[in-house]
Order: sequence, then structure tokens, then C-alpha cells
Amino acid sequence: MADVAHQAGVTKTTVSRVLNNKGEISDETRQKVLDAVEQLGYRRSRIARSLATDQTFLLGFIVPSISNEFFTEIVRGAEDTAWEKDYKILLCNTEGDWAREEGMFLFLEDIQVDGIVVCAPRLPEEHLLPLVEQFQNVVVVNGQGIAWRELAGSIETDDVGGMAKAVDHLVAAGRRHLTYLGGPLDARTSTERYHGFLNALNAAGLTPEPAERAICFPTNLEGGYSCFKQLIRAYPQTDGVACFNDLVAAGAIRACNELGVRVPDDVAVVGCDDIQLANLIQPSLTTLQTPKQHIGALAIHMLLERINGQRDHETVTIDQQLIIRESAP
Amino acid sequence: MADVAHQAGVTKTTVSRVLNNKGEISDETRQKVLDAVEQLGYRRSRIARSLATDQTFLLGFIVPSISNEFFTEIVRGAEDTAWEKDYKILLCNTEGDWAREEGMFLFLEDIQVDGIVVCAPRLPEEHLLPLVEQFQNVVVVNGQGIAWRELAGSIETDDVGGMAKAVDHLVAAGRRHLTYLGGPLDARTSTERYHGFLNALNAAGLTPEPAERAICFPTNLEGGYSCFKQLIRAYPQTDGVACFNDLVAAGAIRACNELGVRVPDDVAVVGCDDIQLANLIQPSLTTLQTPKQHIGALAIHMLLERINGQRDHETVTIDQQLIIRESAP
DNA sequence: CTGAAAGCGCTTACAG
DNA sequence: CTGAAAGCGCTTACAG
Repeated sequence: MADVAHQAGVTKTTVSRVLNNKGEISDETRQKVLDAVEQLGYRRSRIARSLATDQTFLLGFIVPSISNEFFTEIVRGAEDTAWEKDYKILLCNTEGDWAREEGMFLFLEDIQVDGIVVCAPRLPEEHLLPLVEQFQNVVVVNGQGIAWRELAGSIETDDVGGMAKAVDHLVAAGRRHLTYLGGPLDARTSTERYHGFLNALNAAGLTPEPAERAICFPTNLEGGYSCFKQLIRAYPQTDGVACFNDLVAAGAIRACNELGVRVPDDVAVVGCDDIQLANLIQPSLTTLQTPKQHIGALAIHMLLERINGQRDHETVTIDQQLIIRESAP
Repeated sequence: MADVAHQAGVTKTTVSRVLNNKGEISDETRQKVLDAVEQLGYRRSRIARSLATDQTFLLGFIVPSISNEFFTEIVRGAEDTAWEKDYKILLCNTEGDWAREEGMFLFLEDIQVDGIVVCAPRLPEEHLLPLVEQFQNVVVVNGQGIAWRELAGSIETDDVGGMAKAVDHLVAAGRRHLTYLGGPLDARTSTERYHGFLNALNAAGLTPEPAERAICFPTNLEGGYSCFKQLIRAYPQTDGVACFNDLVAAGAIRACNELGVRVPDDVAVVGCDDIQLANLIQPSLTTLQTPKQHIGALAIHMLLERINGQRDHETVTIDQQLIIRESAP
């Protein structure tokens, strides 16, 4: 930078000013500086800049799994818009672990990121609150509870509304013995989808079958498979199943295939999220599509707004759309 | 830091020394400093440190796709070992685009990362070379060509050997009319796997069927599907197919299912990589397993060695293992 | 074993 | 419109 200043016959102050487009600069001087920069192939040190301005242009992005297409798609959306604005994303994978989730916040503070978006945190609200308090700029996607809402931006899928669409579709197709296949209630989406299911059933004047809820491991297909295998044996009258996500649904379909239960003739299956797999398995999966990339992009937009001072603590709700395929026509 | 020094009754110099475990420090002083750090909840600024030491403890990790499980698994392995060593990873997604690949290098230079690993670069060697020259510390995974090998670490899968295993397995099962279903030749793995296929066939005294190579879009299942559908119609005698990857293989299986061609009875199908999908589809996929997480971990190890001064330009070859499932017993 | 001081490469009040 | 100087929070020769 000193070299550039010397070459252009000005001071570092001036160089800094033209590079930042700050303050009044004569066109002539500006041009001299720009020429010098060009000639010397000069590039500012981000680090020195960060030290002086207390800004890193780094954003932390916390997800519970990097092997889950649902999240990687959100990340893609986020990355694209972050890069556009000259911010970079530091991707942090917690593997769904509470301790790692908290640890990430501390780490990101250490790195001095300018903001954080945390996706589907497993942390309950009383743990999330102090973390959100500590940071100025946080956006939470599908977070649990409400304690932290005063302090952070929030994006959440309308899982209740989504489930209503799924159930209504099944009921309209004449299904009467519906069940829900879900994960443990450790994430917002889990609880919401389950309650959405119950609500919709109730609205249709039906009761769930069986009355207890079928809980299965939701991050791979095996969970849905083994769980539904048991369930369909115990309750063979079941003719429709709404699932926590597409993996669980794919597992249910596999169980049906294996037991000679026909999908959709005997049992109609609806998934959630619309990951690639939904269209790859046979029969292809009717599912609720979540606009994943859009969520990522929106999260970054909201975060940047906060970073730039407009700290309104809004909550945005995202609708899901029912995509009808073979498993539940 | 000044506060800590004051609290402990020493200078910043001393504080810095105990924090870095550098130089001789009396136990007594060390303890005072540590206590002060504890009491004040002090944490060093990474940025200031970076400015002074010219080290950021950031590593760039470039992949052609973040939606491809093959790469996300490699990233997981890399992240785990990087974090262990107190390095963080900046994940960069190029979407397989040459320009973005080059752009990432420049960006990472801007961020001043301490090192870069680039996975399956699409850039041909003459473009990769100057980039590798510019950086001290680069590890290339499955890179094309050899021009840059003098300057960077290299990890590559033994695709020729892998394909030999696949072909031998098919031949041993009595298959005689084999074909290869692959992607365009823009990546090292593509060319290697294809040549491995031809070699192995040759060694078995067979010729490929058809003689021309079937090229299909390899990053989703559709490519393999539509390509194999045409192929099996034109060459119905085909009784075995080795595929560039599992997605292509899954597409081929779907084509068979649709046409009433039985897998494996009529056609045996072998994939490559062993992603989750391989065990989810029906019939489950016989495939070559690549130790993805191991590759990621190894890449970081090699990179850190270079960062720490041992700059041997080694090439490590990774073996693939044939996993036998239903599609080619 | 410890300290005073310069330096890393920028930005930004404060003057003019 | 431009400059001199202090400061961001560390590290590291150089002295003692």
C-alpha cells in the first residue's frame, strides 16, 4: 500500500480513501491511484483491514448435517447470495450434537465472523437464548421455542400448514386410516409436523392409527424402514402414511415392497422436503417441497440487513408445496 | 491483552509468550498470567495474530459440487482432522465450472488461507500449473495431468485397478457382453475409469459392446437412465455394465426396470463410489467403495505437513474395494 | 527469565 | 480535496 501511495505520489490515506470510495477525491488523484494499483497488481490485505475495521466479511453457517441434502441445498442458496455481496461463508457441521452446536458459536466468535445463521438448531430455547444474546447478528432457521425471537431474525417453514396439505390430499383420495412416521421431538420441524398431522386429522374428523406415534430415526432410510415394517404388521388396516421427511418415507416404501404391500394401492405414502431421492425411488414419492435454496438466500439477506444496522427482529414463514407423484396420486 | 498483562503484573510480551508456549517462562509468572486470562475471560484476537504472524489457520477446500455425497463425505473427513489441529476449513463450491475454479484460488489468496486442497479439479493441467505455482501449499485430489506434480501434493484413487476389479467380477460371473457407461472426459476419474475398463476387458480377451463408448451426464440419475435405455435397445445382448459412478448405475437400473430387463439376471450392473443411494435402491448396487472420509483426512494431513515445512511432493494412491450386492452378485 | 519498542497493513478522526 | 499520526491487538528480534 505504501508502494502504491509512493507510485501515485500521494499518501496511504488517500489510497485508502479511493479504494473505499470514501470522502471526496479529485478525479485526477483517483485515476493516479487506480493506475498505480493496476500497475503494481496491488491487493489489499483483508486481515489488516479486519483489524482496523473490526469486520471480517465472514459469515458462520451452522448446520446439523453436511450429508443431508436438505441442508446442503440451503447452503448452496446461502453461498450464492453471500458471494454476491462479497461475504464468504464458513460452514460448520454439528452432526446434530448440542455440545458441538454451542461450541460452534464460541468458535465463530473466536474467528470474529460478522454474523451467524444457524439451521435447525437442536439446542432448546433456554440454551439458544444466551448464545443469541451474545451476538449481534444471528438468523435462526427452524429454531425451537420463542425466547430468543426478540433478539434474532427467524425463518421457519410452515410445517403445520404443510402437513395439512398432505393429510387433506390423503383424505381426499379416500384414505381413512392414517398414521404419522416421524423422528424424535428434538427439533422444531419434528414437533410441528407431528402436531400439524394431528390437527389436520382432527379437522377431518379422523383419529390417528395407531393412537401412539411411531418414532423412528430420521436421518437415514433404515429408521423409516424398520419402524414401518413393525407398524404395518400391527395395524394392517393402515392405508395412508405421512412422514417426517423423504428418507423416512423411502424407508416405509421399502418396507412395503418387501412385505408385498402395494404402494399406493394398499398404502399411500407422503414424504417431506422433496430431496432428489424422492424422484429416484420407485414408486416416486409424493412429497412436500420446501424451497431450500430460497431459504438459504433469504437467511443471508436477513443477516446482512442486521449487519448493516437494520435490526428488525422479523420472523418469516415459508410455505411448502405438495408435489404429487406415484406414491400418493 | 494489555489488561491481562496489567492484571498479572507483567508485560504483553510475557503474556504472548506464555500463550504461545514460547521461550522460557518461570512457573510462577506463567501461573499469574494464566490466572489473569481466566479471571478476565480473555481470548486472543485471531486477526491481530494473523496480521503479526502471517498465518490465518484457515484452509481452503475446493470441490466441484456440494450436492454430491462423494465430495461431502471427503469434506467431512477433512473437517474432522482440520479442527483437531485447530485449523478451520473454508468450503468452496465451483459447480464444476473452470472459471469459478480459477476464481476460487484467487479468492483464497485474498482471504490469505494457509493452504488449499482442490478436489477433482476440472481444470486441465496447463491451467492448474500456474495456480499451483503461485501457492506454496496445495494438495490436489484426483487432479488431471502431471505438470503440477513437482509442486503440489497429490492423492488419487486407483481407478484403473478399481475398474479391473469390477470387470473381473463380471467376467467371473459369466458375463461376456460388457459395456461402460460414463461421463464426459473432463475429469481424471472419467478418463481413468474408462481406460481401466478397456484394459481389463482386453486382459480378459473381450471387446467392449458396443465398440463406441456410451457417454452420459454423470451428476444425476437421469443421464444414466436415458443413456442406458437407448443402449440396451440397440445392443440387447449386453449382459453387464460398469458405470462411472453410482448415480449413473442407478439410472441404468431404472431403465432396466422400466423396460422389463431383469437386474442382475439379464444385465449385471456395477457402480462406483458407494454412496448411500447404492444401498437404498432396489436391487441394491454392487459398487466400488472409495474411502471418502479417509481421503479427506489424508488431504489435510498432507497439507499441514507442507505448511509446516516438510514439502515433499508425494503422490498417494487410494485403493477401491468391490462391495458385492444384489445388482451383480 | 523478562521488558521496551518496532512492526504487521490497513483505517480514520483531526487538521489544514 | 489531501496529509500526518495514532490505533487496531498481536508477535518478535533485540537488550538486559
